[in-house]
Amino acid sequence: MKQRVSALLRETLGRTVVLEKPKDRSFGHFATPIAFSLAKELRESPMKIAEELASSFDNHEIFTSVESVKGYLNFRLSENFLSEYAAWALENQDEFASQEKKEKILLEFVSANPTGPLHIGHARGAVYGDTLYRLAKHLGYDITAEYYVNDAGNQIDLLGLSIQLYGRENILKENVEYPESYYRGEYLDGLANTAVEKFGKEILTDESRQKELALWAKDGVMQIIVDSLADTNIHFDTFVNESSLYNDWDRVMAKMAANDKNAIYKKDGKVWIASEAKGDDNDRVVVREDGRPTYLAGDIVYHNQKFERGYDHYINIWGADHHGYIPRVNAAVEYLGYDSNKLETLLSQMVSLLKDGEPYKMSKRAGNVILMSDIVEEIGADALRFIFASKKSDTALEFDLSEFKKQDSSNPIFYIQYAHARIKTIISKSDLSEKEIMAAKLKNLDENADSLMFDALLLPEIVEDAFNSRQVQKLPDYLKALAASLHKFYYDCRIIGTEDEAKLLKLLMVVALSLRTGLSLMGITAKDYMTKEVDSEN
RNA sequence: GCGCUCGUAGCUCAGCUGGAUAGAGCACUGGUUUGCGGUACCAGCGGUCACAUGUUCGAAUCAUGUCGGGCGCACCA
Repeated sequence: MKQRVSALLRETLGRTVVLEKPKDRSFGHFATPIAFSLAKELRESPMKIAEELASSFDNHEIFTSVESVKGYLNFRLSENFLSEYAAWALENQDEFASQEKKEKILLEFVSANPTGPLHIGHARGAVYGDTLYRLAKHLGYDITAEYYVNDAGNQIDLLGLSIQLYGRENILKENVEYPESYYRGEYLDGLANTAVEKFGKEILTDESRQKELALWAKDGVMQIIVDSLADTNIHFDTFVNESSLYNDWDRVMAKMAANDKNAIYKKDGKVWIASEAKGDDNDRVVVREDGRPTYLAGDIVYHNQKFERGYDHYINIWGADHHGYIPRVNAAVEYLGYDSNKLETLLSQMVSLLKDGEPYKMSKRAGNVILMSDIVEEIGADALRFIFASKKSDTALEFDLSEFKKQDSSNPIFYIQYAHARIKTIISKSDLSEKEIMAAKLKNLDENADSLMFDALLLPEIVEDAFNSRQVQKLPDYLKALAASLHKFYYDCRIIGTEDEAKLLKLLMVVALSLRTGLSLMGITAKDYMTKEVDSEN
């Protein structure tokens, strides 16, 4: 819709203009301040220019009026245009707001270490990534959701040690002295017990079998992670194991050296990458003195593999605490001979918690983490998804745990679901058949109805904008606003039993379509009726 | 110290490719249809958009600086 208008303006005015939505609908559907910027070039007053421009739109069918007000150019779309678009949307529900972009995108997100369950901080990146994924799919992109499994290195050894410690204390009832770093948490219980069943009790005490234990256990942990993601309606297409990459290391190193003989060098018995020359603060070690590769080495091989697989664009979603890591990986990508502009790294900021007004420190190793699965159990996946998707992902978010447990109207997801349910209910109450409703013409609508229809038809722009700007919160913001328009309309305007019943119901069907489509892009299923909330348990 | 990032209503957050009177939810106060789900609607209260300077016809938005918060500055992942 906006594209249509935008294209038309470009044609008529011979230049690209900024199109915006006026704050006040009485100004029209779209507006542009173009006359202000032209004023300087033409040495004319903005108002005069706007008036002249307005008159050049006299004969366009898609506008009923084009007016100049105080230098702004305000456009009002014709009822014909809007109603035809609405009718098309209802008949082609699956295509509504969708597009046919062909680009291939690789989206890597979550990628939490397989050493413990996902906590609330991971949930934010997970929701953000999955929402982007759904938006991209809907826009027609060929997008792959990938999880990078860090199943190598110290942390895996630590996992083995942690299970042994847990088992010795809780199964063998030994007194255990805990070292400084190890993992804790309920999930170890299941792992330790299963390990004993599978390998016998010796697995807990034999230090030489720590690694074996860990390599077995990480698959169990991954299963826990994948399950909790699935409970939140998040799915991955591919998983790549860090451990599978290292045998490719020599070839990748040679590849970098072939592109730039200074890329890789040896110093102090270690192997370095000359990342400083590509914008990093320092050069970085990639192979330690004892021959073990660093984490960066794994990421270099991984990114090489990504680029060799051949996508048009790569998106990584990382926790904000990794932001210093971006220049290194970009440097490596360039040494590998690829365009680092194709690699876009988005940061998902920290979630800081308050508990009863006091900061609540989570530490994976202290075992006092708030798990994603706990929150899903408390408030449901829909509410979790909505809350996280509603916040701009690149700003730190703070919330009180007790607030988070609330399950009332302060949670906007209920507000939107209720709007959808209201529409479904009223349609089922009506004596009119769906056929009769669909046959109605969306003509001669009053100001409120016209405005509601316009709002509902904005979804396509929102979807595209939310994805292109990577600002997924634009979608929930829009849905909240649309739900508010619906509730207001519902309150103001009687529908059943009026002579406009068919046409108004058809209008509501358009609104429901937008709500449903928008929610599904957030991984939430629209409800046809609301069950009464039972609040007594809190 | 250096880098990144944020600072908007009592609270949680939108708005930031510069444009019309700075928005929403929560909280608080008051009100609402013999009409379809009151899980709704309306009104009120509440702001020096951290501060300063600059660019501009126009700045919450851009630039520079100051102050304050978060994160990072590993041969850990």
